[in-house]
Amino acid sequence: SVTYNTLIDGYLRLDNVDKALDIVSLMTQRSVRPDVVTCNILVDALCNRGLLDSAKKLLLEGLEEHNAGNLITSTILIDGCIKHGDMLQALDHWNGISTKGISVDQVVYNVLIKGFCLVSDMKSAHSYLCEMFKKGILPDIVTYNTLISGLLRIGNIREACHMHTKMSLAGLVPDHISYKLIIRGLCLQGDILKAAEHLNKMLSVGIVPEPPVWNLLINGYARCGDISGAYAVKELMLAMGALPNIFTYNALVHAHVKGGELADALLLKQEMLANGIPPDVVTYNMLIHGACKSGNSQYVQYLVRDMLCKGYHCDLITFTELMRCFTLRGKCEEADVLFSKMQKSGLTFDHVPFQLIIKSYCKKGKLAEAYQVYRLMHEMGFVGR
RNA sequence: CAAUCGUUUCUUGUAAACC
Repeated sequence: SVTYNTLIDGYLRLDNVDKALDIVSLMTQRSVRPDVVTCNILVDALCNRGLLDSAKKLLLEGLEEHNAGNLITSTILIDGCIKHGDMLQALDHWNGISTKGISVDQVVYNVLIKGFCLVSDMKSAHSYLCEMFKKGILPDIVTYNTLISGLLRIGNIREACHMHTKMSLAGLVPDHISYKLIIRGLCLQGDILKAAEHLNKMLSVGIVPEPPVWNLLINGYARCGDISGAYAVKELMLAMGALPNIFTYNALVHAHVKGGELADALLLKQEMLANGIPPDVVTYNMLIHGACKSGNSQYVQYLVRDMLCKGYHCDLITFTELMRCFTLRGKCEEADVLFSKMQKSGLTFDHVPFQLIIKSYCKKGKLAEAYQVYRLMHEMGFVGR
């Protein structure tokens, strides 16, 4: 049955459901009894496809055939509930296990802790961690990474860094995920110095960063307007054999737009074309931002035309940027025209355009118009103050 | 005796306001 299970799991991972089911029937034809593992594989596949109810049904049938589930079955179900956004039901299953006195492992705990993290209940997450220790179940890297991710999600970088060191103290070696999480948190926070420290630590223990990590760091420097810092990371990245992609280039463009000259950003645009990585909407949005910042509205127009020529479409941010160009120069009416255009375009909306228009009307003393937009914002379901 | 099943990464980028 091990062979059959391996095949079934393999096909399901490739999303080849028919083939997988073929193997199941082949199994029964040759009177090989599907076992718990078979059951787990199927239940997991159903949960991953959002078919929680079918999974439970399958389990009930399985139980009738004396296939009692094991801890892994329960873990899969609990995780399925969590993915479904139903933490209460997940806890129901968990209580079922605990009351039966089944011995548990760190993986179920990891799943539960993840569940609490996803609903930002870090207090419960932490008390489950304590419970692990009490039961003599040692947390592993996944436990710590889950907690770090949860803490970062609620913006608690301090505690996340704490966890990171705590993990080392517990004798666990932070892996590439631990580093990626912490570097991401620090970069988004604007603490590029600490992020760079972690990069060095990561390199010193021989972990090779994935391209996204390099790009995170370059963007970290870009946010601070530190162009040379950004380029230093890019050079290091190249030296370590990673190739720049569109994200890398955009991060560098970001750095120039934020802390340097538009001209340099435009040079980069040429370099992108030469290297076969054409600028995308995000690149154009940033360039538009730069042109607008330097007061070059002619060039803003040119960029928009250039972008449309290349077959790209304006997205929400393009429109917002263009509106911002108008409002910065006090042209409320033009901004408002663009605003209506945007509404007709069927793009998904955001609160930012409303804020721009309202602020711009207010500055001009046109309170009636501002109020009208404010009301519209409410009608469309954007809560404002 | 061993081998098959479960958990961590919004995988990386651009705009607003507050200040």
